[in-house]
Amino acid sequence: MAEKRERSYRAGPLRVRVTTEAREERPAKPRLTRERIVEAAMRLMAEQGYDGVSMRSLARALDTAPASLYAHVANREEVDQLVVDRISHLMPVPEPDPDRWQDQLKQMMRDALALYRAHPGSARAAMGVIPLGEGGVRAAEAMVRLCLAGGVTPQAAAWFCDLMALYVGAIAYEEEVWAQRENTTGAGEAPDPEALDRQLADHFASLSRERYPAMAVLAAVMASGDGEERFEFGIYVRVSGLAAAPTRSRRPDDEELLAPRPDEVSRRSAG
Amino acid sequence: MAEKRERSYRAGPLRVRVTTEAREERPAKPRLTRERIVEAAMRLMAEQGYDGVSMRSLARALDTAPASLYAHVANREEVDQLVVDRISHLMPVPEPDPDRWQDQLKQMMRDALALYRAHPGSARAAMGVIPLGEGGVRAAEAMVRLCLAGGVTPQAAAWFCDLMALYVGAIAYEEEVWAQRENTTGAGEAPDPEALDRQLADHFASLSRERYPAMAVLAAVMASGDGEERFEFGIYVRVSGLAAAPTRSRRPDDEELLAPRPDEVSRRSAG
DNA sequence: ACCTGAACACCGTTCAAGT
DNA sequence: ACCTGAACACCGTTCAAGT
Repeated sequence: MAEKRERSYRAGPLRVRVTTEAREERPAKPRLTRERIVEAAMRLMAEQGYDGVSMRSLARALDTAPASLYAHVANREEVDQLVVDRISHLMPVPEPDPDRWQDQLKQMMRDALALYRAHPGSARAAMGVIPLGEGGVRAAEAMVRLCLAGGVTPQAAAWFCDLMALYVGAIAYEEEVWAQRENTTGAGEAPDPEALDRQLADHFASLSRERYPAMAVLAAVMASGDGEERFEFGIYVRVSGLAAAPTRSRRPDDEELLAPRPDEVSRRSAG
Repeated sequence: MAEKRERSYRAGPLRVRVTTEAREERPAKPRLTRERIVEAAMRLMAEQGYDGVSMRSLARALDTAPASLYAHVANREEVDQLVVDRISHLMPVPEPDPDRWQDQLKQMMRDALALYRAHPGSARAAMGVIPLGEGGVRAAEAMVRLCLAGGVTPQAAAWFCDLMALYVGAIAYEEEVWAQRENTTGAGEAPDPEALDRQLADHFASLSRERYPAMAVLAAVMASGDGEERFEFGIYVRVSGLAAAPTRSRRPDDEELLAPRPDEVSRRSAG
């Protein structure tokens, strides 16, 4: 409970010397809203990571009781949902250019990973949440249209969209787990970020060369090459594989149904 | 605390009528070992899913106190690690056949998914655990050798191995989350497993056709096609993409270093 | 050497009661 | 209508004390 000043503050046409101090301890605390809850969740997550967000820490940050949150959100899962939806609004979507559809697909993947990285904890929140918010839908729409522009089957386009979201999410999640493990290492001990790498390298080096000849190669290779190259390889393999997949039939009605051009869209909406 | 019989049981050359009852309430309960802990964890996970396993439930199942477990395992994470290592031993590894390397890679992915499915909860346990146990290493060795047999760059082979593990793990994890959500639905209510599907379909149907023309396609497509086809598409795209990647140079020394044949291996180990 | 009870510092969620 | 205190049923982990 915050301590109250003697002269209570009142809104209205009351002449009050508004000092900075009076501002700080505004007695009428703002009403709880979904908006304020998701804002607090994002702030907490940015400061303390995914595990820093709980119904209780959220209530604390909002200076209320945990039970109060349940008047505005169904449960913990919905908080994650709201956070993910809000972040997904920041996802840039390209104007499809049929000549560059593969490059544009790749760029979307890079943008998605950058978005996860800019919001630490978001990958973990996104895991197990179906992004049905407007941001997610806009991104999915763009990806599918890029695929269709490249002559990809609608079925393949849908699956590819799903598969890419899974990949970027998994990479981002893995990065978060690693980053967290490094930070969790005893503060006074060895906060050395390469400790894990060395441990891994040692393990590979210790393997029997006779039984696992290829593992020596893996060890050497994993020492070189950073996350960026690995990610680029991942999207390269997928986009190449998609491009190699059987293309869809190009019957006119498919054309209209599956990849309407802007004029067709406006015609349809007008009719 | 279990109730004790009057005549206390003693090991040694004491004549005791060993009835089935006496067997049942053996007073000397078996010593705690890592082995017994991982067995109990797997049993609990099979019966109640991943969330059914906790240090406390594990202790309960082993008829001991939570603190006792810490004499044998470092923490909760190590329990997951041990479970994953044990399961990975069941992963079948093929004898590489250079003519069928792509098919063999695909089959390994199918086997891995089948293994996750056979052990519900294992995908979640594997998430955030680097499978350095013998089973994991054996599988990785086999995958890398398949890639090398196909003329793939060592770098690409290593990355591909990683990428595939990520994919199968993510798919299996997603399946677990879905399965769990279905089971969690109020028992008395609608345990209907298609409820989520319908909800999703409704959502897609509700989207503005003008703004998201491609989403209608996605909705139609997602209604058809089961998880198996989707998974097959995923491995098809990846293996095709890998096959399309630049192949490694075939200088003799590379040949020996990177893909030693059995006779070379034994020669090296002897020297 | 191994195990235990009790405690510490947390969770998500519910519900009767307050204003 | 909105918020709260208190409770319920859990977590992982530590540590002094017991045998």
